[in-house]
Amino acid sequence: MPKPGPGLRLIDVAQRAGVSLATASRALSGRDGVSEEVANRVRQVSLEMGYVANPYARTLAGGASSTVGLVVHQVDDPYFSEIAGGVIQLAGEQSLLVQICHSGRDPEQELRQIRSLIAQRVGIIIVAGSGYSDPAVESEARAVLSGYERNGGRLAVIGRHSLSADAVLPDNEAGGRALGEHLIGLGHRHIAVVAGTAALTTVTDRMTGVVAALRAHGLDPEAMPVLHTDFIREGGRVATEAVLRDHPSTTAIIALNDAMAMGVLSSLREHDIAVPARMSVVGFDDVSVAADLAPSLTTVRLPMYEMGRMALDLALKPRAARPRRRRTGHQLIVRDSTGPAPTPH
Amino acid sequence: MPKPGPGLRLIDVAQRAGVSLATASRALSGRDGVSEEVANRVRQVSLEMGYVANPYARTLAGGASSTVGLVVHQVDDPYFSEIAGGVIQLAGEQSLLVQICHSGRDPEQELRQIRSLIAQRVGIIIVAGSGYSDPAVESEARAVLSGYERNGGRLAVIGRHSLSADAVLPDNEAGGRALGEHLIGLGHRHIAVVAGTAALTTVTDRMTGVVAALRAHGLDPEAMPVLHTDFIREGGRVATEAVLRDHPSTTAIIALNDAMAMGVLSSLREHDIAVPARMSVVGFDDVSVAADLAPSLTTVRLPMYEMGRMALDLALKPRAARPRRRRTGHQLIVRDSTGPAPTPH
DNA sequence: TTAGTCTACGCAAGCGCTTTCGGAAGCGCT
DNA sequence: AGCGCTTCCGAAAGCGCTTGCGTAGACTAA
Repeated sequence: MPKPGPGLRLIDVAQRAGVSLATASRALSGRDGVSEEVANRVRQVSLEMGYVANPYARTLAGGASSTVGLVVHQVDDPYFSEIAGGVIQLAGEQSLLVQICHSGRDPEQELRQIRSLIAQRVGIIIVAGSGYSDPAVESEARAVLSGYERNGGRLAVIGRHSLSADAVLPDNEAGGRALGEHLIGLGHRHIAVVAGTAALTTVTDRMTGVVAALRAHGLDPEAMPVLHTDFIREGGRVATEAVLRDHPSTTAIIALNDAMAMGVLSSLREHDIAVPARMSVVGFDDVSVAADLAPSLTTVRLPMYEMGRMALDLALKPRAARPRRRRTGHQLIVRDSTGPAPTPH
Repeated sequence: MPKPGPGLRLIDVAQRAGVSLATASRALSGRDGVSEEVANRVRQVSLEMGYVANPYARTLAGGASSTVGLVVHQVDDPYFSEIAGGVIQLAGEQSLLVQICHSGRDPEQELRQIRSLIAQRVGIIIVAGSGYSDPAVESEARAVLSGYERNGGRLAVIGRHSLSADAVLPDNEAGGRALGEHLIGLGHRHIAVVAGTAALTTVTDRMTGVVAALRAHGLDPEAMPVLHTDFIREGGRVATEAVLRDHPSTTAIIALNDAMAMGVLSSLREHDIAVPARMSVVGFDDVSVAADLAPSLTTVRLPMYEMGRMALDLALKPRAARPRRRRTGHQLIVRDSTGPAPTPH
């Protein structure tokens, strides 16, 4: 393992500016107790010499850790990469560094990563990804994180209301309802839901919305096929096979995220089932490629990039007494993957 | 800025194990000079107490910095998110942390980010993204990075041969040639290239391949329209407009990455130009959605995820005397966006 | 036994910074 | 002048760790 290179030390700057180490430190960190004149001189010299404080020393000496830890399921999933993009962008503007790690959709690994970030003494932690309804792991995570906050750590979560922390929450339920309404409005009566992992709160919330839409229109949610597979593209493919096999009367498929919707489309294409002529398909998230799919995907747009920024912004602001929740808007984007229900001839 | 929470110290572990601080340190870091028995006891106690060394103290005291800095254009670009995924995954396996930052396709900002990573004393830096042929910035970057290496920092670059560092290099030229051959084989004689930013070595390399293919078949590269726009989706749209306007005889468009190809497809769709019946389109990279586009995209596959892993792996291995270069394979993936050239009736 | 190795461990000196504390000026007031 | 007060700055004590050095003890060799 390489060592970090040597570098200019504060004492070098101090000597060059003709002041003591302590004064230089105060001048650069903006503490008062230094005359304007001296402070300016020190800042000037430091700039000229290209001095940058050693963050290890600074943090060790009780200073601030300026790195933010970001936990995502997987950064090469467009949903998370857009969130990460937002976080990194805002962090860059604030001269913060972002440490990113994968939870790999595994609650235990997520907990492990969080623990590791805490051990690394990062000052801010952002957890993205829905909560797991695994009570044991979830309550352990809650304990670890609240301990972290008690010690002065800052925390924000994205899309997870199961933690009592500052949170950015997309309105999954309303989004699910909008999708349901849209399809029902097009005359669909046999709707299947490709739901993904049952244990994710994101999934259950979106489901709740879909169910509410059915109820509101006098349809029986109990009769609706709900397929629980992986919350990724492949899960959509597997679920589609099941739908075609076991529920042939289905005329519309709701995938609870775009990744699965892509799997659904790909599977339908293989079966030569025309979308939307014979089958309507909707997704959720509106990842950036949704508009370029074949056919372009009707979906609910979530402002992922903005959500990333909001989460970091929330964590940066002084903490409030009670956890703050910022709800994001959502927007039904109708494209070419949905159409009127085919009339049974 | 929050402070990192307090934590278990090594001295706590040492006392509990009945040894000195120094012995505990040696035991945990696997140094010899400690009896097997004592070492095991210390490790045992440390594990029980859940001790994790304070990385700031460790690094400050001359230990290893276990974080790797990753510079990408933008993490919410699929090409880079897949590379990042590979780096993060391997880093996770090795218990390394990844600090990620955006260069935003701007050489100056990239240099700034690299400087910042160096100032942060990260032990490993991975720079992804093609080089800029801006001689001033590039040579400054070279200087900064070689200084970093001289001080013991580890460096690996992805897709950039302009730096004399360990590098993972996709064979852009051969890939470009494969695309050219493919289209020529289909009978296309009027091929336009949507090239993206002219200053990127990635672009010039891929161009070189395309030109070579034309030459090999007796076609005149000089006659081929080459559009230089931004290396992103929008650039593809802009360039397509220009092609349609200024080069109406064009029957095939080579976009030098998939992002631009998506822009091309979207623009053609708006103009109701059938792909591939009236126009063939190819991309480069094979980002994961390429197969789901409308129509699915013929492209050259680069193993981005693997490239990320390789780069970190390279940086982790002891440095060789001369910079090592690992070439990655490439593979032409023929899909539905290419077909025979339309016969002028 | 005595001298000469080793081995296994503890002491203590830093790494570069922040921060507490105390001292030296400079000020206005009596 | 003398007093207290404020303002500005330097000395020095850590933060938690690694590591060079010294030493006690166990061993071998004469």
